[in-house]
Amino acid sequence: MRLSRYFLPIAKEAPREAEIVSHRLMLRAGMMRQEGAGIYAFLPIGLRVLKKIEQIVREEQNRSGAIELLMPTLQSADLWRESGRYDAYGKEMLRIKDRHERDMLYGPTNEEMITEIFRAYVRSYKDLPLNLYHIQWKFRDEVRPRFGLMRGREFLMKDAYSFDVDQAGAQHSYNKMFVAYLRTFERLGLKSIPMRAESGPIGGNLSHEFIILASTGESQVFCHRDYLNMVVPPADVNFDSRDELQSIVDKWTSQYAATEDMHDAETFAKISPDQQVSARGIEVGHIFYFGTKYSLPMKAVVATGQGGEVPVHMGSYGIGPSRLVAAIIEAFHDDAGIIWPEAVAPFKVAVLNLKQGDAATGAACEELYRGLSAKGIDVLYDDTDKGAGAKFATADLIGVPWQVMVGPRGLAEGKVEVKSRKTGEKELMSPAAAADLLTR
RNA sequence: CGGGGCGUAGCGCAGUCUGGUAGCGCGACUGGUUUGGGACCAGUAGGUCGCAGGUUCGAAUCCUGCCGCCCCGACCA
Repeated sequence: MRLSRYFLPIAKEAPREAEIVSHRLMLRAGMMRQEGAGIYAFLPIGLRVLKKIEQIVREEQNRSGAIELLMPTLQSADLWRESGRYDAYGKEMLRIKDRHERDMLYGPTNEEMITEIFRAYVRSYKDLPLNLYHIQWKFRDEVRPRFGLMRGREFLMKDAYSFDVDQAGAQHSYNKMFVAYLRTFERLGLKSIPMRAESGPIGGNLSHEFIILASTGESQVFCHRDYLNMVVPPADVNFDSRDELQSIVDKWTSQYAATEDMHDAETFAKISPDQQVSARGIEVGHIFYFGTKYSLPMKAVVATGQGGEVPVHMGSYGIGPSRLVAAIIEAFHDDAGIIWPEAVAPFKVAVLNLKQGDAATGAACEELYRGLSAKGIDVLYDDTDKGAGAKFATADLIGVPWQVMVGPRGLAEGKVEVKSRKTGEKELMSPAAAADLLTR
């Protein structure tokens, strides 16, 4: 992408209303724009990051055996009356009437609808286990939206729903998501820690929150230091093996880990002090097993094979990709701006033309830009007529992992300078070597 | 919903107390000089001062009502 022809409205100063660092940086880097309290438009580079996160989430869901579909944002109130949640959900649910005065709502979650879809087609235990998910916008009319994307009212959520014939099966489904989540956050460059959680209004009795540590996190968390060094399951983990998954989950739940809501100071105190971690954390995922809470009232039943039918055991599993955009920034930034993990960076490489208008410099930039682009690398070519300093500042602000600085001074010796945003290290090398390095 | 704060140019702010021609910086635009860490000079454009009503010869400024946004708390991916 040529910056001169792109849409990247960066700013030196952030709007006053933005206080936390991710919110400020997202606004300054031209990733998004506020359109109302807790409601944001994604601008081009914000959307790029969101899509990359979404894709990693999708790949790991698929790997675990979950199947993607897409449900609508608008739902009928009748479904929610069946489960009893239409009245129970309260003011957080945005209620709408259509032109025929029918009660509708903008979905805050999709247990009812997925259960309705499930029961319409699935009749037999032979079709289980089944895990269906979608990645769709949700609306929760929070009393107090805040912190930009961290707690918006409209947000993107990956929500998966598992269906099993019995509790043992449901536990396995739960474990699949548990492992998929560990892998997902790892791929996003984050170290996540599963913590026992209350199951809240969704209901149920087995639940974990996945927390990442960040000094600006919303809640206080406590855990054993071991979690910082645990190795995440590899891509070839056998999701069909109950024993294998159970042992992974057992390992990841063996040590103390709790958010302040569930914190037990006495138990925590028994951990040797040098192994105690007390930090701030951000919730980036939440998984629940809730049994027959919805299948019972909504009559989602399957034949057992022994001549009867039973309500299915369900679980639901959420990740907020839009929140993750902010959470990743909270975890990775410095005074100059964002430091994206490569997996989610809007561009992998920025080519900076340090002397716009100089024929040789321009030609060298063009060659690099075209060469890298042809190899499928996301390149942002800063061909604007701003000064070199402004180009550095822009590249740093938007957090591109690699900056290639091309100017007459280096070219005189046949070299360009490659800088890592993460380490700040710079290295002089030939354009060909740079292209090589960045294509790896 | 309780408590606090803020709405003046795209962004950051001053001006409001004490009513009298709406300003500054950044950004944008034009021309020129520049170009290795947010360049310089000269010039230009850009405003229903959140909205409505009131007081007044005169309101960004005083009064009343409303709207929007942010922060702290209870709730949450």
